[in-house]
Amino acid sequence: MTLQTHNRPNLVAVAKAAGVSRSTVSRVINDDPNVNAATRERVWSAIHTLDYQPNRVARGLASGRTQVLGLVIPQGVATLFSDPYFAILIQGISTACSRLDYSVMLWLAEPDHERRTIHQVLHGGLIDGVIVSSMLADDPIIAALVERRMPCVLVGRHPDHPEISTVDTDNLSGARAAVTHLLRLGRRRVATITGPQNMIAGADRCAGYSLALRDAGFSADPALIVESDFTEAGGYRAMQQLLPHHPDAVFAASDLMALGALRALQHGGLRVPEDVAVIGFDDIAAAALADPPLTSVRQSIQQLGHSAVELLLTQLDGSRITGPEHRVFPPTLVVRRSCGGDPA
Amino acid sequence: MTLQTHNRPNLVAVAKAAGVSRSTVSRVINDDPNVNAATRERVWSAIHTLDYQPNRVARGLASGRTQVLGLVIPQGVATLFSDPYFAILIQGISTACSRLDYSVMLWLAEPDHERRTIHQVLHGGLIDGVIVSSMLADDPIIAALVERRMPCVLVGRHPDHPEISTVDTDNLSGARAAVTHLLRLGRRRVATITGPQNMIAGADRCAGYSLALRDAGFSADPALIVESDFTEAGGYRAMQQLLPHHPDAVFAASDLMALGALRALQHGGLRVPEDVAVIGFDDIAAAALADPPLTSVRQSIQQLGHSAVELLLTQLDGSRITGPEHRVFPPTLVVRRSCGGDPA
DNA sequence: ATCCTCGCCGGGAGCGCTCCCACAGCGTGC
DNA sequence: GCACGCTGTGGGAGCGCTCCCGGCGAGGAT
Repeated sequence: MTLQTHNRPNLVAVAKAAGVSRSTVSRVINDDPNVNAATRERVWSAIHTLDYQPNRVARGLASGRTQVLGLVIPQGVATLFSDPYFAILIQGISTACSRLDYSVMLWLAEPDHERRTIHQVLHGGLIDGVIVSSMLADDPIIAALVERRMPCVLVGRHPDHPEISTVDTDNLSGARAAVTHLLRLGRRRVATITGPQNMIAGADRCAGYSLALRDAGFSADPALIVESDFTEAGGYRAMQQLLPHHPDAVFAASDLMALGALRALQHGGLRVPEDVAVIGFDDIAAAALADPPLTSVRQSIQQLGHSAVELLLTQLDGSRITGPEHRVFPPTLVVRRSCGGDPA
Repeated sequence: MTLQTHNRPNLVAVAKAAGVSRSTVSRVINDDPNVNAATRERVWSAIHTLDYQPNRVARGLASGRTQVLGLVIPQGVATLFSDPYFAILIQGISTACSRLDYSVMLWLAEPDHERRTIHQVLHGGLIDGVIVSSMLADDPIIAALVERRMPCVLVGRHPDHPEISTVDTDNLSGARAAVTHLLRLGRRRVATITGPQNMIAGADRCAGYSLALRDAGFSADPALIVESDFTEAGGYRAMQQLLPHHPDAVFAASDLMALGALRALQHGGLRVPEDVAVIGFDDIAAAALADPPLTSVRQSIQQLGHSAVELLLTQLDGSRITGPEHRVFPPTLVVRRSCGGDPA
């Protein structure tokens, strides 16, 4: 029946060994102050000699919380898995969780399974809350979560749902700073390779590009804006599309796309940064290693993950009812050779 | 108390609605054949109108299995997260699980938390079994799992533990094929950049290199073997170390290292493949996009993940007691420009 | 008619905890 | 003296399921 447990000790066993009731053992485990110091000592030693480990499933059933968080990465986004973004995010969330004695359950929501998945996530009672890393503007999963009152936090802001807590990088400012930097260096035909415009981050970074141009008194040339898909191959294609319009600088909304653009420029016989300056976004490890090293807008994905966990847990705390919180982290421009100028 | 559930219906509610006992509802949910077709129908309709979803925690407590698998990626390896390997593995395992109605719980075992983590994994009762993606030869977690009789499957073979089921790529053959290919093309000073030799895969790929040389009647020159760490930067450094010894070919034990080697070669003013041929391992997406496109040994990481889940579930099945199984998948050499010759 | 089987169903017990209430014992204040 | 608190402890009830046992009626074998 029970598959793995070969008669693991339970609360009662510990209680018997320590000569107390199971309530007292439970109190000790849960750090209830109302336990005599000597008793507490006895219980702990019984716990250790028996190598007792509380059963988290039973605890979950009795208390209504499982100390497990869900991490949902919706379909479509999961296909972008070549992007280190998700790996780092998962890492950040996972380490934050284990530090706080929570576990993380992963759902890569597939197209066909998505509906069933949502149901399980919501009603299975397996998880206390959920972190959703969707950047799709119209993602149905978010509405479903709200409706079911499942505590959740979004990674990446979402304009339609101000009532949900979010953590996000200030994509707009980051993009704006990058483009402004290019303009200051004297570039006049600054192009951009955007992410999908149905992703919030994609749209925000594009908006930052436009704002920077407006700030400097330029108007955007539609021919210099190409939408792509956050992948290297997509960046390559987009750059090829841009070449006939002779940009002297390109801001790519992700490093992967910037690397693709570099490749296209090299194939086209153009020098970076002499002929075309390039700036990416994310500052992934590969950016510094590119040839030439890629200037990029750095965001701390780890920090995003940590914050998301933190926000979710305060929400679960329940002792204080807090409204939604929206944490926005400013990215920083990391200047390297690819944008020209003088990388002091 | 219960945080999220706003009076979700339970078994009893469904039973009442359908005019049967909770046992019957349970039987219906668990596809027990001993239920009258008409009754079954009534129960299902009650389930749907009430939007009932079985509580997986309660089910787990009562039945002793939670339908949750653990995925453990030990520390040290987690720092290699820039390698797409783990992202793809996670994806493969996750999709296989959700197809089979299992969930996956992620543990990135950190150094300091590792001991506690092991305990939780083993005794928490939260998971039915665990997939361990450790390639460290001396990983203590494996011994711990065996000792506790936790059902588990390793991704990557482990010489010391034949009693545990494993899935693995035939690293030795893959490496051997790559190096043999280089030798057939007339290269005579074939170097290798190995992975850490305390990782099984690293050692196996190195052994494959040596075997290929021996097959062809050459003896390995120690100066042409440099140990590295599976990263791009590591590959770069290793290649710089190799340059003074004038290799005319390099087999790198991972694509990331091969890309690093490419970069070092370019910086050193050497042409690929004219001066030095290069072959990598894994065939990650970036391999095909490299300049020149990288010949690589392709392994299907997705397939590894799927198989791991499959093996673990048959182990959990319990209806038939099966011995350990070791599935080895042959990799294939994907020939591109970086190794020279004629990529037909 | 009796026995046994078999499909179908209900209810008790229990999984291992948490939570609440009860209660003993002691001290404090009037 | 009694009322009241406060600390420390025990036990009942219950979380929402699964599993097992037992029972009921229908049908075939004897």
